Amino acid sequence: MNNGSNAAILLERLGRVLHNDAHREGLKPTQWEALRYLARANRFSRSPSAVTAYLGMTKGTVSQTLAALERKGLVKKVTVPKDRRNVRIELTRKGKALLKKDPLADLEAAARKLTGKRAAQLGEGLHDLLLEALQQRGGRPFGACKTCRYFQRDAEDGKPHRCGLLEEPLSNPDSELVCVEQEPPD
Amino acid sequence: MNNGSNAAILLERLGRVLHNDAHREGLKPTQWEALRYLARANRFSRSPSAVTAYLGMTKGTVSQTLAALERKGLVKKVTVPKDRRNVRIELTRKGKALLKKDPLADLEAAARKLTGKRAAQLGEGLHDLLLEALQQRGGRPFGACKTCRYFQRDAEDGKPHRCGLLEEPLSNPDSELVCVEQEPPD
DNA sequence: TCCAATAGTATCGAGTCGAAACCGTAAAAT
DNA sequence: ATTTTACGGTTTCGACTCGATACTATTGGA
Repeated sequence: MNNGSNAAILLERLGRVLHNDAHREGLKPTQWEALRYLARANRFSRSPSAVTAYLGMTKGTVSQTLAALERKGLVKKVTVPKDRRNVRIELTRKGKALLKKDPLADLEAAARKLTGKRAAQLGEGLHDLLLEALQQRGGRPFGACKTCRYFQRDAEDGKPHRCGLLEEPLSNPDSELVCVEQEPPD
Repeated sequence: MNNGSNAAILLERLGRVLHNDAHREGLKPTQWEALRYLARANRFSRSPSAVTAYLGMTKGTVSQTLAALERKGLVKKVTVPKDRRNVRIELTRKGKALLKKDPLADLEAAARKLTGKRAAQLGEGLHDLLLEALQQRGGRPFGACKTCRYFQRDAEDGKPHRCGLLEEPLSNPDSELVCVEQEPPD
């Protein structure tokens, strides 16, 4: 009965509900997704290419979406001096304020109505399924920085944490956020 | 930890995966959704307005999507003689054949990799969440005809089943399919 | 007969989306 | 020190999405 085709159809419909909800505040679904991601991403991950990897689209499309967000004043692009090919994207005050009206909150409310046990099981199931799906497609998990195999919690106190992959210091806030490069430990 | 905001983000990402997958065979995600629905809907439910209710979009948008499917030869529109305002949509041979390449099958495969227990729990959780979300938004469940409160299993043998709401006979296949009008029993 | 409701279509403008071409910038190969 | 090559982004194109709005048949009443 519950053979996967079931879950797939439910997922498709839930996805449609989400998509339909995401036409509020003058934004499109994709724009909400990008804005949300940007708010959750650490400083290595607020770039067009990271958004591209997260959303799994082509860089051309993402470029347009980010341009739309910038036109609306929700986001600002800054070229990184270190490598002038790189662009870092920062949310403006307006962008942060708008996230308070995120339509995804409606689904969160619905999820909170499930009993604690049901909700926990749903979360675990979704988590496993997403990892499986991402693996099939060669996608990255985008987990929290501090759960990464390259994360080095401050050895000497007073000093910030470090990213062993990028060889960069990590502020406390950054280590709480998600990262393109994140890889779970073995 | 699993407080709903968790599930919402996972759902959003899974929805994106689905969306990205659905660009195969020259179709767009919405076109796949409509085609899939039409293949699962009984004869009362293969109309533009039923698709509109299912997808939760405006009728104008659905009209265009169906026109696109017809242009591609996957679907055919027939005006119903009984009420000439109504249009019934039927899948062509080509449309049915194309469904064998449904990109949603990839996610089904991923779901099948979950352990039986996990999969069952996921299915139940998604089911509950969808019903909750639909209720919030005033959407219809689109359950199987034969599970409807108006479904009358054949009283006299030899005769077909009946729909108590539309006062119409129901073939066996139709009663297995989903219906716009379906309402669960009390 | 006139009128309202119903089912669907047409048109518009902003945006999505992949594909492909294109530009700087930086790193590697010669 | 040049030339490649690779990388990170943007631009353009064409088909399509999508809500909003206006519009067209058809039908079922007053």
